[in-house]
Amino acid sequence: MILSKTFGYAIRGILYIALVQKEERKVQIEEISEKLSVPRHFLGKILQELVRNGLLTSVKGPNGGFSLGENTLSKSLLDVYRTTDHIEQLTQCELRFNQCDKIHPCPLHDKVQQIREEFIALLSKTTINDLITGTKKLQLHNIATTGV
Amino acid sequence: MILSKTFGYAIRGILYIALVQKEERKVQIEEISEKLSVPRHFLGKILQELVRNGLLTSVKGPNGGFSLGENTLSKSLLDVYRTTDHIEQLTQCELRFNQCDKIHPCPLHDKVQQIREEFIALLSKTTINDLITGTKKLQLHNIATTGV
DNA sequence: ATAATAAAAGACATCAATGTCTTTTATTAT
DNA sequence: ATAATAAAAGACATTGATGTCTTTTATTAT
Repeated sequence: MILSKTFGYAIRGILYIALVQKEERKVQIEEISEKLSVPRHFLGKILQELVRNGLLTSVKGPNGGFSLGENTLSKSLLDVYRTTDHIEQLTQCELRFNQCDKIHPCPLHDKVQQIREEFIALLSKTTINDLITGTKKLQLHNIATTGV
Repeated sequence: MILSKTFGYAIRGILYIALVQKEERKVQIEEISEKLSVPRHFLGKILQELVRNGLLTSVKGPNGGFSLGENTLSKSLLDVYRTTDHIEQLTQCELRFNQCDKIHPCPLHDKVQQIREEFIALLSKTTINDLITGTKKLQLHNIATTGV
């Protein structure tokens, strides 16, 4: 797997909020973590980061919780990746050669680079909304955790 | 990065042995780890595993060390991957959805699957020898570690 | 103002990948 | 046979990702 567990939690958290947020209600971390079987406090920190990065909104206190707006739906998976992972990791030499770039490529560089660019392009052009309105309608039960 | 540090060490270890083994001499772990700046005992364990999996030969005692034959040169990167990593990880759902396969795909499944297959094909069809006899001649100094 | 509620924050725990150190085993040269 | 050498093996350490628990802060309803 290329993407971290943290990233997976972030995406599923966002999707959960988006899916249940038909009415303008806020969703609490307790509910999200239970429904998705994601560790509550760990998820809490991930959502905090998403709030800091403007992907979610949160309100403390009674009737508080997390919510998201239209702008979040148009964010890309790469935007999420930037808050959960280290973006440089997407572009480092797979063989970890000392020097590996276009001028001094490792023997795998060109081939890997092409695949890498496809993957980054996928993350970059796929939005949260794309995940929701994909070919098959996304259901709540689909976004439960796999435990891996 | 998709590939583990362990995998990178394994590849560079194999390449080092292949490159200096013009004459039939055996190469010692001490020399390999120093020249590649790879932790000695950690590399030792990795090479041990490669020996167990038939990718290298080792001899204990004076004048002992590691060596490899023609058969190793024709092994694929996927063969190396199998000794250093968990092969299932190459095919697990990137979003870690509960259920994600051809019948019940996560919203990213098809696109990811395609890229995944390209990557596995690359590992599968690239041999050790391909790395050595690539477009640019592989030099010893190229395979030092990057420290990442 | 006070109490209740929910996120934020911080300290600590666990686990897998990575790394180090010491002891054991096999081989070779004398 | 003995000593020297080098890999193998095993125990332990470190680190980053992941996970848990407790305390703090902000908000709301009363």
